Amino acid sequence: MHNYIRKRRKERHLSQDMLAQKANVTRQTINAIENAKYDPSLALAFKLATILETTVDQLFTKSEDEND
Amino acid sequence: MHNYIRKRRKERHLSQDMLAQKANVTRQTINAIENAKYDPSLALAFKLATILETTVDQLFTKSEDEND
DNA sequence: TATATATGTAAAATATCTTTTACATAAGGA
DNA sequence: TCCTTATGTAAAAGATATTTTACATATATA
Repeated sequence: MHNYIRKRRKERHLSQDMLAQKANVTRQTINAIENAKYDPSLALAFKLATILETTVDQLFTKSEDEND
Repeated sequence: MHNYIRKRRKERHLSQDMLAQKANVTRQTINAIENAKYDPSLALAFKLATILETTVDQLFTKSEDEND
């Protein structure tokens, strides 16, 4: 999965820490997701989409090398 | 999270097992998700949405008692 | 009755996500 | 220079998702 979290976060002038607080997770979690260390849980994906005023389908896309 | 997987699966006349095979997971995983034992991973949510010809945002909704 | 298909469930093992604590670097302003 | 803010990263522990194996029930049909 690829995501546009960093892009949308910056458009809203939020730091990773501010976004983390709004989403009720740690800054490390946001950092890991932005840097594609792992994907968020579905619940967190929805929470981030809400905070960033978009949809899960727009915020995430299957990346090129996704084997099905 | 609440989801419409069972509803959409039945509309397409798929058994839990058939859906599981298409999604490359076990039947127990589909069963557990339909019965709200746990949420799927984000990647699986996207896979299921694709198979069921819908979007993640339409297939899942935050349930009433979701505390934020 | 016997067989097949669909579904529910459970325990143990493994994989993945998230937190906590901690340290490091870069950039900006006082 | 010193302090603050933002970001990257890492290891260990805890929480959650998924698989594997197995058994149970219900329904339909030969």
